[in-house]
Amino acid sequence: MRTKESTKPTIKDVARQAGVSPTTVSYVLNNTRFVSPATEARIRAAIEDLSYQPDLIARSLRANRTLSVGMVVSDITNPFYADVVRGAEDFFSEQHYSLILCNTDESPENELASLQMLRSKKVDGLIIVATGQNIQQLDETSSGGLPIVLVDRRLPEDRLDTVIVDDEQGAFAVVNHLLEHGHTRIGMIKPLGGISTTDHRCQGYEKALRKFGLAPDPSLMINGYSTIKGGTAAALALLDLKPRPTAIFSANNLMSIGLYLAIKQRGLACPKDVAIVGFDDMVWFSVFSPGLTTVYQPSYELGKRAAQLLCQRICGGHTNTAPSLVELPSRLVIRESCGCGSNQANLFFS
Amino acid sequence: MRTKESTKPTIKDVARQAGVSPTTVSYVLNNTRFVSPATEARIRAAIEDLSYQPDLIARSLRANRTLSVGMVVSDITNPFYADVVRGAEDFFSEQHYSLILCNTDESPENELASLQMLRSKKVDGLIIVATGQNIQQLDETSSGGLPIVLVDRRLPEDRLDTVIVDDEQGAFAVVNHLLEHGHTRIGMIKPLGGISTTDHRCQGYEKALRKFGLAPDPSLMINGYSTIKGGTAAALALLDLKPRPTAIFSANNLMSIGLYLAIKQRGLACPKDVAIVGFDDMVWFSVFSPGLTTVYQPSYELGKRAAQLLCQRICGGHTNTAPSLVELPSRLVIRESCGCGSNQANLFFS
DNA sequence: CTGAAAGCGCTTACAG
DNA sequence: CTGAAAGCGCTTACAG
Repeated sequence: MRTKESTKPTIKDVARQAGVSPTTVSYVLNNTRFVSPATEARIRAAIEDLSYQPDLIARSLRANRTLSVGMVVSDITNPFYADVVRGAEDFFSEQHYSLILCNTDESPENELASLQMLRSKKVDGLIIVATGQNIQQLDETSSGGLPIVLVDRRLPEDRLDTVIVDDEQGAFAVVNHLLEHGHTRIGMIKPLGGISTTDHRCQGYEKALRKFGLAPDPSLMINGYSTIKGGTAAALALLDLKPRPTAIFSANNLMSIGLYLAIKQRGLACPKDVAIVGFDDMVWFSVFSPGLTTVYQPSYELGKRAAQLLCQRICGGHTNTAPSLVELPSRLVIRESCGCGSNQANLFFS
Repeated sequence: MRTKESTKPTIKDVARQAGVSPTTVSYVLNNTRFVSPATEARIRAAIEDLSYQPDLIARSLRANRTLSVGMVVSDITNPFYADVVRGAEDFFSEQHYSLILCNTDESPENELASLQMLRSKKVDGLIIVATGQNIQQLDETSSGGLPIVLVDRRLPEDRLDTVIVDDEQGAFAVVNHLLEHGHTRIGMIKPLGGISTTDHRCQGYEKALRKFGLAPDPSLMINGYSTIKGGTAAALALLDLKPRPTAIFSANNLMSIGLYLAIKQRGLACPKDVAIVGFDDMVWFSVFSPGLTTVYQPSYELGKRAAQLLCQRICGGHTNTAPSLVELPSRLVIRESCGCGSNQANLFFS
């Protein structure tokens, strides 16, 4: 039974209808000082009656917080980042924060533009998969009072809160597994651009090789775009080497798919002609033929933890605490692409 | 060389430093009336010098638009929706709009909460994959002046702008293809809850059957959650029928993955024991074994078109135009799971 | 060619 | 137990 249909009711309308001041309405809205039960009841009735919804923009301007956070990833289309975003979103929606999503496509310019936009929109905090090319701006933003949490990738000196996965350990485990199968000529395909995840996975790869007395061979480590196509291109380069590597480690989820396509394209058999392992797991990797042996990373958890950390910075007293570095454990997932159980690997489908 | 480090500069600070009024600063900021080159230069210098960034919250309150839009999907973790979101985001970021992302998990309560939040945050528009359970609220919101574009799913009577895919035609084509292989006992697994996509895909399935003189058999149509697990459960029910269907149509991308897992679990061979086809394509479906024959939908384009439509409603004169219904074409993608080329289907991997 | 002033819808010291 | 008033940082008629 609303009185004025034309325009959205404001706090004044509620106040008038309840016969009180906007001040008091505000206090019951925010539950921020005692109001007599009788007036509170009248106010709530008026709110209900007018279907009043507070204007969060006005509130933000006045209260200097927006209940919005920025979420900057390279590409939401990459299932890994979709999981990370979902983990963050689930946490924040519980806290009544909303998420502004930005994709950078790994472009520092896009990243900077997103950063500026988010600052202008006065988000209360920011979670970012950093390209690594705007470190100074990130630092300035953070010391300017906007909490930032890095997720998935570290930045030099760890001056910001960071949530990552134990990339080196994960890569070590999966390459070690390949080595235990007896491989000695193991190629690696990996994203270009010095991001921490790639660096650490390389270190894990090299560490595993050295454990087996092998020297890392630069000609066996091929860079490419971290896309399916990039993976195919890098993999083809590796597959066309003479002699061909007997195994390949793909350090990126989309590149792993490209690796499968490259093997198919060259008419090779996996794991017979070339064994492969990946990094990052996706449910459907088990449906691939052969199933991909890979490193599971807790992607959803990554986003959730980042969100928790950010929330502490925003709300909590963690204002002057030193930045935390949270490292989540990865886990080796053994399927058939490495050569395990390869005799029955393809019995299911004929 | 900024003068005050402590607090963010406002338009007043810029005005003072340039020796003009805030009014004039605002006009050059928005490029909205002529300002003499000399003063404009002084103002721009001041902006630069102070690294002034306008407060978009204040601007929103005053100008009554936020340059934000809401994007409500069931689950960003589903690659189909990730594509849709990306299509929308790409378009909007060009227009300097930002996207607030919400996941509903198909829950009407979550959807309603998102809707209210987005209204309170005064988004300029809204793209939504509707659950179908909040039709009235959506209508009211729209007639209350907030433009809404439905994507992926229609609502009865098409009272809102809608961008969809030709689900019926797509399903018809893929089931028709199965029928041409000679199958007469074709099961279907599909999401529960009367959403338009599922309804139309069922119609396409039934239409194809009837074209071949077959009567749709309700016991061959199994509902499930539109998840991988849901797909597995529904598929197992179908595979355990006696006699077993010789082919299965999965009407949902995640359920298709579940279908593969169910076939594997029962130790059956595809397409020999049971042929399968899906709806919605993902690049990695080609890496599955056998590759999934399915219906490609232009998911990215879906999001992009929805964004365009919304933008027209927001900015353009399309205020009182009748709602448009955009139907994008799907496309049959033939791989091996239907039985095509099955003799060489698994030569690649051994 | 430019400015003074009102006001967007809230919150929050201050006061009683 | 409640209110009057200032003010968050902008934009935009109105005026000259």
